[in-house]
Amino acid sequence: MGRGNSNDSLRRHNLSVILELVHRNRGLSRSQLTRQTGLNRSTIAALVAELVSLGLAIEGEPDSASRVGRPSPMVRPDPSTVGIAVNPEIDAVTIGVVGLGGTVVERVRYPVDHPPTVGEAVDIAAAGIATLRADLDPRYRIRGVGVAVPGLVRTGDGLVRLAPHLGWHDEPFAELLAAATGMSVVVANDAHLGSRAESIFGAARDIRDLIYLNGGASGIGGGIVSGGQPLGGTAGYAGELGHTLVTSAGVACHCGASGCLETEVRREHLLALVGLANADGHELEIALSTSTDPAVSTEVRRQLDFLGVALRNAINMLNPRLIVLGGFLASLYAVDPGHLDALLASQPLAASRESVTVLRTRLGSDLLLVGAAELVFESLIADPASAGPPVRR
Amino acid sequence: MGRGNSNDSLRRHNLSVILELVHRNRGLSRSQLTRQTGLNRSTIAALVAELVSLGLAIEGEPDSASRVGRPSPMVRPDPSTVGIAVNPEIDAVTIGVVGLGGTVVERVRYPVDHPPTVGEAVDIAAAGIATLRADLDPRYRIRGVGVAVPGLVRTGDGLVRLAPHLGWHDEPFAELLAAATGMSVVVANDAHLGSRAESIFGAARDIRDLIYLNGGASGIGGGIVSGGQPLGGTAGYAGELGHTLVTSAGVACHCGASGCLETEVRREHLLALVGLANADGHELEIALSTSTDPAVSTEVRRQLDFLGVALRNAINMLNPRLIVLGGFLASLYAVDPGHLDALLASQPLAASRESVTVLRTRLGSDLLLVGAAELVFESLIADPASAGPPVRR
DNA sequence: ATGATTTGTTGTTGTTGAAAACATATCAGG
DNA sequence: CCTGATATGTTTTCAACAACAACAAATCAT
Repeated sequence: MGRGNSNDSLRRHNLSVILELVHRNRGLSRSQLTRQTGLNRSTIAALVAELVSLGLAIEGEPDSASRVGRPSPMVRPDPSTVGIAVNPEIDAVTIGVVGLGGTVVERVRYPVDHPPTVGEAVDIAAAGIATLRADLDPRYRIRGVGVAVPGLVRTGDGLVRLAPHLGWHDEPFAELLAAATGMSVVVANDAHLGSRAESIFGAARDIRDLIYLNGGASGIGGGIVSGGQPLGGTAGYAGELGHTLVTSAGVACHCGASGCLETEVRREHLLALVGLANADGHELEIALSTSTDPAVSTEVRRQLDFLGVALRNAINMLNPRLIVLGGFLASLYAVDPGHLDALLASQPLAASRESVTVLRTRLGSDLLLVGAAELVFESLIADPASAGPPVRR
Repeated sequence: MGRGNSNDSLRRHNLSVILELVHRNRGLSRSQLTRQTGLNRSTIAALVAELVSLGLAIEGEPDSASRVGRPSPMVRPDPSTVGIAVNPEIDAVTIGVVGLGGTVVERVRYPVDHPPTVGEAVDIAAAGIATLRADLDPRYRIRGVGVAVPGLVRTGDGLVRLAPHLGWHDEPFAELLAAATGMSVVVANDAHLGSRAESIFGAARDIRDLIYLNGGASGIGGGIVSGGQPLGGTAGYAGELGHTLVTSAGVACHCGASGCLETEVRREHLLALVGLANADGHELEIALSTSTDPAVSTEVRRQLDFLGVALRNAINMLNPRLIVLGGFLASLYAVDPGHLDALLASQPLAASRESVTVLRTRLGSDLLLVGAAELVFESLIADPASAGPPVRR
């Protein structure tokens, strides 16, 4: 907002607030809505009716928990309203159908034997979406496509500035996929979307200031939520904590600097030490925690030390309430939580560190699909009334 | 906001938007207000009339710049609406009277021969404020007191958690000064307020994402504005860029870590090299830029290198549009701008660095008073109608 | 069964900003 | 200096929205 408001946009704002509450809580009773919004019962009734007629909400049976007074019907996200989530990665393109409220309805993974080029990724995504639309119950209404890309994405137009591990440079992914599917496409950085998903549905629910840090096969990505708002920066590139200096005696990084968090804290090093060539996150974590090799624990602590430095900087800079760790960073932490806790209890400024908690992600493998779909729902929530007409099928 | 809105709070919001525009621009014509808010002419007329009756705005002669059509009267901040700004420092307590629109009306500096204790600072401030109120034209209406403290301040209650160079620990400054003056008192970190002042009236006007970094006699403080909003974090401690790791081979810092920006980039080192014991910022800058001693330029570059590392981290994390440097950091930059520019053109991620500009502060010695007064005006702007009754005298 | 309590429903009302019509003040051009 | 064009202030009217009040409905407690 920020600008002046006509009388009519007041209703749109109120509609938006209600839809957001319903979305984030996956359903609230009408009486809860009156309490949380401060709006009048009759107003809530009218607004909910409008959401229902827009196909965005449904009213159902009152909550079974019996309380005094007339039971209040539950208002839930309309399950037929869905977004399509796409996540191109090094080894596969994953496509999902996600309902309002963040429930993953469908999920298909298309493996590839080499990192896909942009053209290949768009083709796979477009074909996968076409298949999904053909197979999907026609009652589902698709409201758009959200894409999580492991790289820097310009917010305005969805241009992928750099996806180092896919080898993409300045690729207009949003434009290409929109042309191929005929649907509106929004693209963002994967870690950024991970942080949003965790902040809405995961470990960071109701937390307004958090730092999310994910360790993937190829590097470390981050996302920041500050004051309840995702922090994007001027162009949307914010959150790159992987390129924080953690040691002056570090390895050169592809970014041009050296001693970055990403060059020192690496999944590969851990895999090599426990003698696994190609393990998933769970296997790696088991191997790390059951290993008796002192070299393993030394390396774990070495990497945690560097992670601690990066987090120290970030905590001093952002004063978050919560740190959410994903991928192998969560495993690192799980193997020796005390080590990182001790670092964070001593290194950052005393005032800032006392309110910080560290958790691991809670959304598991749905994380990026939920986050990508959020891109679709975001515009829906911002203006429920005049969001473009739903695509049937 | 964030919650539902009654019909009446719509008007309050519109009032707030208009007052903020008038404040930030120090006056706009009514026709400009209609364009910038999108509100109807008749609505603007009514809202401006209400602001005038609240003593927050005045209507004056149309802008002399002659254009076709009926001239539109200028709406300016009511000069009689003022806030009191207080800034306790190591060597003085400064008190100012600042008008809406950020104009410094009065300014008194009370030097002290030792860093003041909290009690002393409160006493000096209260006495100074009493004197000001006695001498001030009774038409001025004081709307509250804002304080800029060189330390970590908890936003909720104005508790000064730590002001290392004043030697304060967990001091309830806001509470004490409120009791001593009978006025509402809001306290915040000085660099945080510097960033807000520069972002509203200074070098960063109309910039929505910026990092402000100030080098003072005692250390380095920072403030962040992201998405147009000041970034405070959970408790308000955000922005401490002075404790970013810039070298693994660094000196121990009072914060518990070592190799912090603040331990490596020091005003004292520069003063010692140019042979000045106690120089103000201007003298230091002259000395640095006229010195022919190679040791001076070596040290300048060494410090700029470290500053570059901290800014690299911050740019990767926050993707700002602008870096604003104040204090001796501005001097460092002015002496050898090319050195820092080159670092910032190579170290951060390519996408993030291409949109960054570096500037020095523009508000000079009024910076902190304007920023502190902003704390007072903030609540006034948030709800112009029901902001507490003005204190006369 | 009866009262207390909470909430949905319906019809009415006050407030708000928009819209339209008119008045006013400038500029441009002869 | 007069006239038309243009932009804006002013006034009146109007539609929309949320609040409110009164009533109905559905549960719990006793």
